[in-house]
Amino acid sequence: MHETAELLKEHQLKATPQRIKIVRMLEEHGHINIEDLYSQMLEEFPSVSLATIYKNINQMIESGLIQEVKIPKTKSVFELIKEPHLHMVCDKCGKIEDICVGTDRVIEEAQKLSGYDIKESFITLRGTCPDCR
Amino acid sequence: MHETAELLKEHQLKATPQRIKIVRMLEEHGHINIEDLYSQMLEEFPSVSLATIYKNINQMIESGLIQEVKIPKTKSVFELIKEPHLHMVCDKCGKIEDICVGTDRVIEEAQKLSGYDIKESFITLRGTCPDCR
DNA sequence: CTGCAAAAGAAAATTATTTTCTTTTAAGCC
DNA sequence: GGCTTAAAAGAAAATAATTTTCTTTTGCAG
Repeated sequence: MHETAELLKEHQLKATPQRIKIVRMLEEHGHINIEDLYSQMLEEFPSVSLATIYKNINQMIESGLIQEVKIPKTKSVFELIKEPHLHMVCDKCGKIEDICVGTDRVIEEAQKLSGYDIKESFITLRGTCPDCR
Repeated sequence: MHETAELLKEHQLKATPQRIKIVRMLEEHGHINIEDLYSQMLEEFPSVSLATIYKNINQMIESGLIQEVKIPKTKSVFELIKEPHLHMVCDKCGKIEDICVGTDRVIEEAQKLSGYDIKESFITLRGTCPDCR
């Protein structure tokens, strides 16, 4: 039935209404920060606690369902984990977009130069989006 | 004389002993977080205030002398601004290294795909360094 | 339908960062 | 070199962000 509930259970998390709402918001917005998560949550669950948001976000991170995206000069946002991608941040409207572009070459090049065994990449590019130009 | 003092003055910042020490630490370590900055500062200036660290770091960021590097799953570090580069973070020892590798192609590719006018890039790669393998 | 481990909510505690206010000091000027 | 002053330092309080604790509620396995 509820596919969101299934997703939570696959990650060993009880499918509570609050958690389902969080996942739905992440699915809908792609990226969302704690503040927005909380204020949107309040609309549907007027007595939700901020501690619930934090606790759930942390559990979802631990379970590998979501990840935190730290953005220079701005608040962190959270997103469902999916295939590797990079983040475009618009310096005018603040919009964040995912771009699936081959980062393989940078990683390969960096691997060669540094001798590191690279496991994860976090790439954020800041600029002005087409709508704001 | 003091080249560090000159650097501060070029950025319209009074060359106080505390600021000189901060810049020296950044030059020496490359990357350093608030906590380490504070504890090392205490050795030389036993009565330094944490507020002084924060205020100076913020002023140095505003003046374009340094920048904050936000790292997934870890505390932010600060570094002197220099030519574009990427950050390698070792998941074993926590060491952070700069790599000057051509990120131009990712940026170009992303620019083409997204239509953004890209101004800055923040690239962090996580993996295991040669020493920890 | 029942029992219980886990989650929610409320409030307090902790940690991180900023602000305020008073004292001290770097640096331009004579 | 001493004087002036705007800016910085330091101390403490204030604010913001996040976590913890504790009690009540609830999802879900049996």
